[in-house]
Amino acid sequence: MIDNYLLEELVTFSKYGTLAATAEELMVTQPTVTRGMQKLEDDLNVKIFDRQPNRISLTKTGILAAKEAQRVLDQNQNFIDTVQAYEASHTTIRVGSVAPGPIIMLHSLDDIPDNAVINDNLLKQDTVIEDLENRSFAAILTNQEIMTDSIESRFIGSEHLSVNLDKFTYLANKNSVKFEELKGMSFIVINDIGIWKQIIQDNIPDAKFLYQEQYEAFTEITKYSSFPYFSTNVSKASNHLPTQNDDRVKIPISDDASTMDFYISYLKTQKSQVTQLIDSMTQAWKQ
Amino acid sequence: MIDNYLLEELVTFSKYGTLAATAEELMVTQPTVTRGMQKLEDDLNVKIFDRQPNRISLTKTGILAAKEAQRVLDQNQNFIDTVQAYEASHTTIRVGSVAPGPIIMLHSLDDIPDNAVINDNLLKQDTVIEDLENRSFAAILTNQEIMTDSIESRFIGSEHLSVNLDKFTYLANKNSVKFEELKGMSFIVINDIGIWKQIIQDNIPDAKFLYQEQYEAFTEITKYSSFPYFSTNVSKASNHLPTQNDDRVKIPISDDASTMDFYISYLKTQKSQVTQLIDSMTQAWKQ
DNA sequence: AACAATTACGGAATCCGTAAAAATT
DNA sequence: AATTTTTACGGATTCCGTAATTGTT
Repeated sequence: MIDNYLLEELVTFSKYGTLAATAEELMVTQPTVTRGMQKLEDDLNVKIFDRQPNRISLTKTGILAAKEAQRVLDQNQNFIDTVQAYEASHTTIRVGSVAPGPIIMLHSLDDIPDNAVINDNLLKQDTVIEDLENRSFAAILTNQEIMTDSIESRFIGSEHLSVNLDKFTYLANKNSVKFEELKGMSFIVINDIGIWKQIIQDNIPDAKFLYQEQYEAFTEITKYSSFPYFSTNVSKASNHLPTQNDDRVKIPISDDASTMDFYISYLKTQKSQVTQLIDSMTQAWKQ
Repeated sequence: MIDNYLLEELVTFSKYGTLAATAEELMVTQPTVTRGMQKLEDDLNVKIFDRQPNRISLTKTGILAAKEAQRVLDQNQNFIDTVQAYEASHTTIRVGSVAPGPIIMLHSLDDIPDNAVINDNLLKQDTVIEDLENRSFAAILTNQEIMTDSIESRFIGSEHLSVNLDKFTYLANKNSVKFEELKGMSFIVINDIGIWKQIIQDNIPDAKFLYQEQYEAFTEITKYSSFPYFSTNVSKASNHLPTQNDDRVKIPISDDASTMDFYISYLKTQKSQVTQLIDSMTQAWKQ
């Protein structure tokens, strides 16, 4: 058996032509590569290099060897990929979120990895790290990057908050509004909106929020009243919100606080189990 | 990249079922295999074993991994074989001999490796080791095994000496003769018969040997005289000896000295270059 | 009690980097 | 002078074996 690091040096050499360039590419020193190629020849017991004092090149056999070495490395990499992919598709992973947006997005995906189990109850922000480390969840959708020794995050997409106003109110003609302009109004709000709850309460002065536990109550009231309600670019995809017979106009809110970036956070050691999920979500969010 | 020794341990484990048996098969200790499989899981970042205090077994993913690991090892071995075979078939190897028999045998082969160059001038016995070590010859056919640090030998076959006697002499009716019985006779002998020259001179008392430099002279004289001459099971295959119009009878010589074992000797480091030649010769000598 | 797996620890082998040398362009 | 390869030496990492531990059959 020939060690992989020797094959890697050979393949790299065949691409770059000198031991010096090979060493630089592999981020080792020249003597390391010199010794490696000497050892490779010794292990194979075949002369694969023509050597001159300051020039070295592959023999015909060496060229063949480099080509074959690439196949061995490919096979090894394929081994890793195959085993990890098999494991990933046969391990159910629990996915949680601190906000409803990403959850709605998840449910709307056509290609959710079939091993993903989505938890619809929103998680509290301050237990995220704990939930990941004790493996309660394999991945959690968060509104902050988490970068610790064991956890990392990847950006998924942004959610933008809008307010849906009766089309006869004066604000309904604007291209965007500020939280400040909504001062003192009363809003119909779905109770379980996670992170957003705090944001609207903190940013709209003197407002009243008529929280509804049930979606049905929410839709009924919006339909037969003119209370404004909130939606986002993501929630719009949901069928929970009224779309027909709605006399309201959707106006984006322009404050910074109305835009929220979402990340998927997971244990570094579990990365291979969640890559498929990451890919699906980043892809879907773009649309 | 996953190190090959880990893959080898995995494949062996999947065959033998316990770490203990795996360790024994691979001629290492149990802790080595334990650590190896821990490292493999760690490198792959996939759980491939179910562990109990006293028992360990492969998960479904582990079974797949073992199967795939075998392919990686096969590919690696194939790499070695391919490179060595290519080198062997593109490197001319010089083949020498200390006796004519094996040379005649070599020339009669239909499938001499086409990279073999046969030297028809016989070599002296006492320079064989030197000739191999300074690479003057890649392989030499010898009548003795050579086993040094750098050289090894493989048995090829035996050559048996016979004497061809005029059918009217009284010895011609025997099934075999001894050297002693040939005492005082005169023989026609090809001059360049290597090792055999010494043997007939040493073993036949008071004999006269009429050495002939040229094959033509030898065949002419045998044809038009009744001098006995020597042949062997190997030389018979040669067209240098008369076969038609020969009034002589071939009688085997029964002394031990009339049987000579031949070996092919080569540098251990060159083994892969001469294996094809070895196979061809041992195969051919059987017939 | 016997067996299988694991952990702890010390030694051995391997691999790597720094420094220096040799030879070419 | 600058570049490339190679050798020599010392240090660091990795890998292994012995001995001891844990837990099961």
